[in-house]
Formats: sequence, structure tokens, C-alpha cells
Amino acid sequence: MTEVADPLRTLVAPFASAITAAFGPDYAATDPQLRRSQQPQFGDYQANVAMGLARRVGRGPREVAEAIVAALDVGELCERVEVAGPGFINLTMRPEHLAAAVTAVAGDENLGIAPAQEPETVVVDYSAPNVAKEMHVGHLRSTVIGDALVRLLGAVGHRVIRQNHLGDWGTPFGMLIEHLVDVGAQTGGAIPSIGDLDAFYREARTKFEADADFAERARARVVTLQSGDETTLTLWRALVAESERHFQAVYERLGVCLAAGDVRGESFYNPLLDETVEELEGLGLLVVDQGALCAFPPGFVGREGQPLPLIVRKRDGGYGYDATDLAALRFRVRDLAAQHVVYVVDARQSQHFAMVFAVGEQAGWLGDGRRAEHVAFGTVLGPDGRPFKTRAGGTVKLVELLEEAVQRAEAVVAENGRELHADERSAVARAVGIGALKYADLANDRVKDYAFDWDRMLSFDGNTAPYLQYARARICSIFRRAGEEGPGVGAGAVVVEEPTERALALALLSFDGAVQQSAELLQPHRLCTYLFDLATAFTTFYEHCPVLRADSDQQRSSRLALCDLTARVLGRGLELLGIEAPDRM
RNA sequence: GCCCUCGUAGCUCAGCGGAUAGAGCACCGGCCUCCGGAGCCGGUUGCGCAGGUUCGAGUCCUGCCGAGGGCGCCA
Repeated sequence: MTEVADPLRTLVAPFASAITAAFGPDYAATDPQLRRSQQPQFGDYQANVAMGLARRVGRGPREVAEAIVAALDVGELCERVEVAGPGFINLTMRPEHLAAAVTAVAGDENLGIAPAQEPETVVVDYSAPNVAKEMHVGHLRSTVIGDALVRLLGAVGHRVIRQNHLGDWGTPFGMLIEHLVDVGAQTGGAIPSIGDLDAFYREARTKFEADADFAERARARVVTLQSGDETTLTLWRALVAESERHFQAVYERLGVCLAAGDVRGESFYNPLLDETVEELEGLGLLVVDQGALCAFPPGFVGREGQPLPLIVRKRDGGYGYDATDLAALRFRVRDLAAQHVVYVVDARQSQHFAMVFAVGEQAGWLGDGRRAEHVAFGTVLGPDGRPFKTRAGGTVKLVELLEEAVQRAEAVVAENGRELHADERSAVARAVGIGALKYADLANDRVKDYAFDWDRMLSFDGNTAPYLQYARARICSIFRRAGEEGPGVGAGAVVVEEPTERALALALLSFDGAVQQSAELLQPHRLCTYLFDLATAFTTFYEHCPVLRADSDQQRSSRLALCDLTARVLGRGLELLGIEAPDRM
């Protein structure tokens, strides 16, 4: 069951009735513009509809507000409704109603998260590491943000299909195989392990850039690969398998949902490229330009003002990523039946995706209820404000970053933690270290670059994973203690009396809104901000309201119920971000 | 040259057109024998600049300045 508990939802219908009663059915659909009030003096919630409506009905805003209030039937919900300032309608809820709403959320397994009215099939394309390369810090954001979005979209009731668009095809791959053939004579053709593969990739890259003859062979090798040459494919499969073992190990360490079955690499689309191109050609969207088959979506120009192409088929007859991305979009919309395709990819590729989507619309794959969206994110910056690198200037390997996160967390936990068994302590260190790393990535507006800072992300103060985990662990501790102190623990009836209780109740009721907004805007940081606010509200409550030493059994059990729900919301919220929440730390 | 993104407190960051712009850190001053001190309360400092739209702009639009990124066969 999901009972509508958030007053921001509950109040919509009464406002619609009141607006209709006051101004007629033409205005029935007017958004009441209900918001949380920023300050207690303005009540719990406010409706800002009157100011905008005033012009439409040709009356003064305060007068409009008064008319709405006069027709508003919220006696059971609100103890006070006031018109203030230019025409704000300030609503103060009845404590009994807040208590009932909190109780409803507590009894809801979804903690108030309302299911989508129109569930969609959403494809989320994220992570997308490259075969034959170790995952590095550059893959962190796509993987972490994408995974949070998968969880969020699922939580609000959408059908989510994860797609790991592995870089297992294309020019770099021809280069790698060609290099493998070159050195194979000396090594007996053994496939390097993934650790060596990184160096192997650099060698191939260097050779590709320095040796024009090799570069030509590499390009030809891509064509050989695409034509299905068995010898080439054998080498290719070995590289892919070795790489996938590495990726899965990282995913498990990182605690993301991606599984082997979610892999649909670039190679998958190889057999679909011809038909994709034929379809585009049939629609008259392709022209030959400088020997290459191109689409020119309108509105994109290059350096000299010339139309900018998507190169669907290269001069040498090979297909590049433009073709693959078009085929992937087509596949996702047609075969996966996606109504929404989400690409969690670096912001630098925004123009590329804009062009792919534009062609997708020209081809009729998008539009008519189907849409694609580039969920762009910024760069991880080091302390110098430049892209995050090792001291030597190399890329930071993801496994090493995870390792360091856990090590640093271990030190923090050892220093500050309670007495924990070694096993539990290392589990907590993992949860805290990995959680801190992921949360730091999620807590900022994803479109911006963010500064990587170990001390800040592992701090128990501020908007961090450890702070939220700690807040929840403290609550768990209250219940352990309560258990020791005897009966009376359990789901008590909630009573909202003190201001800090009211503030906490309001925060708890906002969980649904935070999740919905985060999922709708594809911005996990909004959920982070909410959880931090909730934890802050809890701390203030806990400071002012004795729980175990409450005045009466009724008050005690009510406050325990608030504690319990807070812990569950914090736990669920972190879970939606892909972060573990240990009971003790 | 054109296009995209960003610019909020000393630092790191919130703020889906609403009232007096918030948080953490840092700094200053208080408080509490405190159910987990990793505490509580208070204070100082800010929307890059200039126009415009709006009853109302940090938020939307235009221009400028600054930072980053992109701009044909790499992904």
C-alpha cells in the first residue's frame, strides 16, 4: 500500500476545489504552487498561486488569496491558514494530522514514495569502460551517477534497463589486435593480464601515433574484425573476456548493480549497422561527403561555419562511433521499447549526443512519446584545480582509488569507532570508504566539475556519507539501549508536540518529494541534500527531546517511532544512492 | 571564429520564478556532569558586470568579463 502522506500532495485537491469554487472551472487545473515554507513564521507550507492568478482574473493578489482561502476546506488538515505579504497563503498543519501522516509513512514499505502514474521503460546507459584498459577515475562518475539513477528510477516505479555500452570495438581495437599480432611472434601470442594490458595499450597507442604504416594496418584490422575474420575474433574475444573479469571485480567492490548480463558493448551493434544505415538512407538523410557517408542534422556547424556531419560510414568503409550510437539508439527504442533513453556520459560529448538525437528525431525513432537525454557530468579535479591525476601525471586507477578509500576509512574508524570486532571493523571501513567516495561524487550538481578531497569526503561533519551513516548508526544504538532497558520499544503512536518534533516530522514527510524530484531531474544530489537536511533535523530533535528519558511512556514510544522512521529513511535514501549503512560504526 | 557548460561567504558547495540567499569547513564569542562530544547556541563575510522580462530574478532572456570544454573520419 502507498498512502498519500506528504501534505504537498494531500493539499492539491482542496486547492483545486477552492480555486474552482472561487473562479470557475476554467481555473481548475491551475497549479496551486505548494511549497515548503522557508521559515517557521510562514507556517509549514505555502501556496503561491494567488500572485500569478491575480493577473488572469483581473483582481488584486491579496484579494485572490482571500477568495481561495474563503473557499478552502482544509479544516482537518490545517490549524491555521493565513494570507501574508503580497498574497502568500501560509498553511500550518494540525499536529494530529502530521502525526497521522508520519504514521502512514512508517507503515508503508515504500516509506511514502509514490509509484509513477505513468511508468516508463527507461534505458540507462552508464559506466561504459573500454576493453583492454583498466578502469580509471574517469569512469567513476558515469558508474556511480548512473547506478544511483537506476535505483532512483526503479524506486519511483519505472521499468529500468541497464546498458553497459562497453568500448569493445572500433579503431583502438584494431590497433590493439595489430599490436598483439606484432608482439605475438615473440611472446607466443599470450594475452597479457589486465594489469599489463594498460601498458600494452599505451605501447599500441604510441606506435599508432608515430608509425603511419602501423596506423594503416590498424585501420585495416578494424575492417577485418568487422568482417568476422576468425583469427582476429579469437584474439578479440580473449581481450574482452580478460577485461570483463576486471570490470566485474570493480563493480562488486564498488557495490553497483551492473552485472555481466547488462553488458551490451559496441560490438553488439555491428550486425545492425548495415540495416541502420539503409534505413537512414531510405529516409534520404544521408549524403556522401569527402568519400564518407554522412548525416547533416540541421543547426550544427563547424569551425568554418560549414555543416557538421555525423560520419555514418567512414571513407575506408568502416563504421565509427557515430554509426554505433545511432544503431544503439534505434535498438533501444525499437527492440528494448524504451520511452526514455538516458546517457550518463561526460559533458564533453554533449554536442555529439545532440547530433545523434537530432538524427534520431529525423528518422522518427524519437518523438511521439519517446525521448533521449544526455545526463552530462563534469570532471573530477585534483587539489590543483586540474583534472585529477597521480603525482606523476598519470591517470588514477579506479581499483587503487577504492583501495585508498577503504584504507583511509579504516584509519578513521579505528580512531573514532567503538569497539568492533576485526571483521565488523573492516566491513564498516568498506562501507564508509566506498560510501564516502560515491557520496562525494553524487552530492554535487553533476554538471559541474568537482574537487576531489579525501579529508572532506571522509569527514563526519558536513554533507558526507560518514555523517549520514553515523546519524543512522546512532539511532540504531538508541534502540539497542532501549532494548536493554526493557519493554515499551516498538511502533508507538506518534505525537507531534515540540517544534523540533514538528520539524523532523515535516522532513520525514518530504522523502517522497525528494526522491521524485531527484528521479525526475536525474539529479541524485537533490536526494543527498534532503538526507543531510533530515539528519540535521534529527540531530536538533535529539538534542532537544529526550527519547529514552522522555516524560511519559507515550512520549517515549512516540519519539522512538520518530527515531525508527528516521533511521529507515536514512537507510533507504542511502540505498537509493548505492551506499551501505552499517548499524554500528 | 562559432557552439556548450560553469561563475553564490576566505575555502568546498546547496538553492526545480517566491518573503530577510543557506550548509559544512575556517574564524570569533558563549553553553552543556552530555539517551554516542563526531555536541549545542550565536556572530562576521557573498549572488562576476550591465541591461531586459515579471507583481516578484541567484534562478528566465540578451550583451560583456572570467574559467573549462567542444567544433569531419578518435570515443
